[in-house]
Amino acid sequence: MRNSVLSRALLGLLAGEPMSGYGLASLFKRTLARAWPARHPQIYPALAELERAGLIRVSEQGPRRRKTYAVTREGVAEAQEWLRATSPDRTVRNETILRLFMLWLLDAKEAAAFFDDEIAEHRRRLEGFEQTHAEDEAQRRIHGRAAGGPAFCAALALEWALRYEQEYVAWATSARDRIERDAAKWNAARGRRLASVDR
Amino acid sequence: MRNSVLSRALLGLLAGEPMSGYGLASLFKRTLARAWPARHPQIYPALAELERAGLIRVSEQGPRRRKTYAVTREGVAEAQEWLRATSPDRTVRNETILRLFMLWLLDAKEAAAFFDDEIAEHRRRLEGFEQTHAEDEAQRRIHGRAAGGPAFCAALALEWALRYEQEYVAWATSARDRIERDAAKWNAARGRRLASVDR
DNA sequence: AGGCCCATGTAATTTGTTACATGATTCG
DNA sequence: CGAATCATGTAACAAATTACATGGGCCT
Repeated sequence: MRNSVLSRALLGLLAGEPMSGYGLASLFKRTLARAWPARHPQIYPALAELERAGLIRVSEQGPRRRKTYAVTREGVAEAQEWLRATSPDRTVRNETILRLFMLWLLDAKEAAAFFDDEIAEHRRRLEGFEQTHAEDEAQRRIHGRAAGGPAFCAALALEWALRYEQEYVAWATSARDRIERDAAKWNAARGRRLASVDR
Repeated sequence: MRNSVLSRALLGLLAGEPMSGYGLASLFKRTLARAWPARHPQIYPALAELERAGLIRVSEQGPRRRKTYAVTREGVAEAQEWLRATSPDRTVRNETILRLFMLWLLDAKEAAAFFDDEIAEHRRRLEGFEQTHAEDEAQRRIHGRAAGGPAFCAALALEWALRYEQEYVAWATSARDRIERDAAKWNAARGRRLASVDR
């Protein structure tokens, strides 16, 4: 199966609820983008392949050529087997941390501004997650929710997002404050290192 | 410039210390892999291009055809301008969280085992970072370290890694415990959802 | 002498993104 | 009737991984 991760993710999502390619693309855009970005030019060919393999089928045709897909029994088995038999690839790609390794190239003021941007952006994300969490809690109080099923798993992911953003903001704030406090030392160390360039 | 992120990262790392392509590849493998994985088939062509563009130069030739590269003044300026003028792409790709969204496909016992694996792996990482941190602290007590320069930035990244892994282990442990405690509910919700497949 | 790591490169393939292309339906 | 959004697809390009390929130098 070409592109194992994306294909299995599509199976898993369709197992939770039958959807069209467009619906899946919106789901990736709205909630999954923070875990696994995927856009329609990847999704549509992958769905076509899953259908050929008999792991999903068109369960309904709607207006505007919409095709709603549902997993088959084989599709569920495939997704489960993938979860059981393989470990996640735990590689992360974090451009901000990569940039941090070269942040000493900027002066203390610019470095503090870098962290200011990070703090602002991650506070914004945190607020968004807090709001979603509050809405979820309200829903839960009305309808209840079992400790299982797709919604419960989504709630666990949201908890992680909250913790992550809180911790990130705390770390970035602490780093920013130290850079500002020791600005003179920061600039001196920078000067020493830059002096040895191109000689 | 083809592949802006990797090329700028190479400039930044070479600004910190002149190195060979092999040295850069080892650095990515040892310490940068957790922020930005990159391997030699990407690194060597990128270095060749940076040299053609005059942003780095061969500062030394060693045994086994080793070429040590150093940044030029233009290379430093380019890296600084990139840091100043562009914002990091904050997209993350986390296969574990993606899998979490479909974890309800497994029964409570298997789901708890999934978290057990995560906890074990991230505890291992945490221990590694704690050891590096202890070594850094010992070095700092002997030699001191200014609040700036490449080593200080690496220490900030290490702090983030420590916080991240601590928070991750705490979250995963809490999630695992709740799944185990409410195993019956988990399995019931799973059964309900799976029952509607392929009809 | 043989094994291991140093050291550099290219080719083939896979994965992901951006741009191009088209048309239907709904809502104001 | 015009704009927005729904809906699906392909083409071209960029980025990243895996496999292939080669040889030098060090250590025992």
